[in-house]
Amino acid sequence: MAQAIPIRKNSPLKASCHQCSLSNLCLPLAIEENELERLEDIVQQGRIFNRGEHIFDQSTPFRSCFAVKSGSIKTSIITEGGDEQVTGFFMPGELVGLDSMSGESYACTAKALERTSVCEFPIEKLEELTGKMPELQHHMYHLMSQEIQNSHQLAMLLSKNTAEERIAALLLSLSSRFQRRRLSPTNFSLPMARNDIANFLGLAVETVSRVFTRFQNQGLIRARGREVELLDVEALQTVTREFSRQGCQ
Amino acid sequence: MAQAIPIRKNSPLKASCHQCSLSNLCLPLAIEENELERLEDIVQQGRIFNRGEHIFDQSTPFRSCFAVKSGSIKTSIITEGGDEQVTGFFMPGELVGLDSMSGESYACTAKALERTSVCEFPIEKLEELTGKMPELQHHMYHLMSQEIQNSHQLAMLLSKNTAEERIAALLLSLSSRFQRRRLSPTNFSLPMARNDIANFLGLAVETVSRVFTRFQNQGLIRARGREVELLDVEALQTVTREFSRQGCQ
DNA sequence: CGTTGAGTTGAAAGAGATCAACCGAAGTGG
DNA sequence: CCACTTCGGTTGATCTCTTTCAACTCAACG
Repeated sequence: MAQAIPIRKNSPLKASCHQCSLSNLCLPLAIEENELERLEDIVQQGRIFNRGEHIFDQSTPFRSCFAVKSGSIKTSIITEGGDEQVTGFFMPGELVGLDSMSGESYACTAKALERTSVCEFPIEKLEELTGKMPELQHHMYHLMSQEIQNSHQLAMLLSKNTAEERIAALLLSLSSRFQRRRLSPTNFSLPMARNDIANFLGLAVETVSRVFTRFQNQGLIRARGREVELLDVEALQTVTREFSRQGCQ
Repeated sequence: MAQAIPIRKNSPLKASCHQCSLSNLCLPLAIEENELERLEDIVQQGRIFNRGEHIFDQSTPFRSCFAVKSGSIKTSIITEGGDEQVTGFFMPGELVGLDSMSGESYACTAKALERTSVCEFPIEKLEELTGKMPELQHHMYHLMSQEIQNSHQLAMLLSKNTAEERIAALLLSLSSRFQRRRLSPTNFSLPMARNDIANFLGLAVETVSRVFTRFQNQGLIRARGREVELLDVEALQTVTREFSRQGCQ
């Protein structure tokens, strides 16, 4: 695992949630301007991971949650059999590691899908802080609860929906998450490989590929490689009977 | 929704986590004997629901989490299309409603599968209390994190495993949860209908039925109706490649 | 005693997995 | 600089597990 960049107080590197463009999506969202410094005091900002590097590994000691600053992360569980199950994709402003707060070790592995920078929240300090700041505690409950809901939505998607519905749902989920960050909701680049999509959605890679081309032939999307353009969002919403990962914040 | 039984201080009905046989599974687990009273002060104990009654309903205002004292509960999401997705089964000692802490309304509906008694924890009071009691806060994080993990496990089960594996996994999960309560892990009565099992596991009822008889013919279980006896736990574990809902506490 | 609902069993149909081949881009190294 | 390899992605043909549709059993119950 990469080494943390040492942070000196008042250095240019000192954590600045104040100036972070994601402060309206991330933990700072929950707290007053004047209390922000207490959060800044515990966060280690600016750790960078290259594509493929692990932010943390399953079964290693659980120390911190991480907020994505830029780039993207995939989390996955590895079973004894060696099978991988992708449990989520995390974009800037989203918090990774909430599923690991029940034990002494990480419940999954987090891997950078591209060059990614994160803010690290050491768990003891975070717990201590949430104990003192009711709004922050409330926000943590909120985030964790949201994570449960997301996972339930995924379970529903996996158990009731066809391949087309699953993929449409994923595309729309990504779209809305790009939109939250004031990026184009119809024109973006998938951070993950077809393989990861397939694994996440419980499909074979071939099926994912087929559905992509089917959508393309129907004029719903245009895709070459990871570049995707949503041409008919309405139609995609129709394909997705009900699923919507309604904003992960 | 049923009405809460009014609680008077020092009445015989006053909440007594002290005497509750589930105190080693439930929230009291997290706190010292001498602090237990603070928890007892906020909990409303002894609400009873008959089979089929709703503990709470999706989209109604979120007020409380509930701990199961006796009986059992199923939670489910109803989609716009009217489809139901069972998201979980809850047994004595387990906490229901954690997925609703991210909004003002319940994210799912909780229904008693049999005559069920619950303890109610009003959310504002619970949050207030966890703010004062670090161990309790820690335990809440623990429980919510566990819930995320459970849901990930379910997602994995739904996306990678066959019907037989899913059902074996469910049987073993129930088994271990009975065992935690010092009940027989091999001889129990399913609280839920085949329909609920099928819905939960993303299968057709007929498939569930077929797998039950297949298991029976193979000598793995004996089942008549909801009465189940696990005859060969080892074999069931073999069937289940990896899944295990490793204790919901 | 007929009705109702849950559960079981059988036969046919379908969605997706699997197996296999192929393509193109990005290295790699002689 | 070009053959060679590798890897991610696409496409085709077959196969299989599960669903679906349908009929039937059984127990509870008014």
